[in-house]
Amino acid sequence: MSGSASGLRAVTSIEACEVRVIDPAKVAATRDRLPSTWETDALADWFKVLGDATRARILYAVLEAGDLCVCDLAATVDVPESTVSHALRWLRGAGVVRARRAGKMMYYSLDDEHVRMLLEVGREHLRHREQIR
Amino acid sequence: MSGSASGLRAVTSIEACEVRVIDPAKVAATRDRLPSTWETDALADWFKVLGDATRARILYAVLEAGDLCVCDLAATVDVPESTVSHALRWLRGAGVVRARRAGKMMYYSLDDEHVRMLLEVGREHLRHREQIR
DNA sequence: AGCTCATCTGTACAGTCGTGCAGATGAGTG
DNA sequence: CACTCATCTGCACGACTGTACAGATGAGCT
Repeated sequence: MSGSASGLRAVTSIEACEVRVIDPAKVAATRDRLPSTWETDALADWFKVLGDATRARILYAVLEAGDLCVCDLAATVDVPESTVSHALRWLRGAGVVRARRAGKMMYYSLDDEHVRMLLEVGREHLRHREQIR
Repeated sequence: MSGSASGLRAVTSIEACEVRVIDPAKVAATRDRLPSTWETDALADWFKVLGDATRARILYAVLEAGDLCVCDLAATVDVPESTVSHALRWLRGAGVVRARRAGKMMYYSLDDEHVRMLLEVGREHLRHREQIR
């Protein structure tokens, strides 16, 4: 499926910017199947949610506990409550956690099944890495 | 499984730092099941790989094409080759892509099945989000 | 050897991100 | 109403990150 890999170089026909290309057909085919720019931007922002140790710990905590208020969350992940609150704002904005009010307390839980998958794949990845060493 | 949710507050027995806790039993249980600090750090770093639009585009490109040299990659994701090269160093360091030399060119391909899963879950997530709107 | 070309790297700059403090909000309770 | 307490937020600082330019590296070719 890779097509002609001859030594000739070309220039992208689309777009004004001149970029050298080895296999124009493959590039064109891949560009077609590639998510759009705004889609990859959205995906990167979504993945970024997990790309911080504090947020990751918080997510694993709510994954395990199911339900946790802010101060218990702070005690669990061992971080000041203010930091937890900031992180939760991020997570809420990204639609990853759901907040439930109970009296004075706010209980947070996971609200994204795909993120749950990501967390589990991550854990599996870690186990896999440890086995190799 | 959540146990007593009475209004009393306590202080973490472990660690010197004083943190208010509502449900000490739940906190202790969750802490036990939580990945260690260095594990969550490693996981966050791993997820961070996907948390950048350029890297995400590169990964989706090699996922689709299977195999791509740097200049074709640059043309596919539409960024300067230097930027691609920098991003690839990241990805190589994280063990996410594999480099294969072919003459003057370097061909990059995905080298982490779990990352492949993440990319696919991401795509599915996007479709799911679009359905809702 | 010298030349070309694909890729890599050092450096510097701009922008973003995470964090903690101090104060604001808002729900319960008397 | 006033008071307490859990949580949220504005602000500012320090650290990190992505990017582009220019130059270095190294493989192939004559």
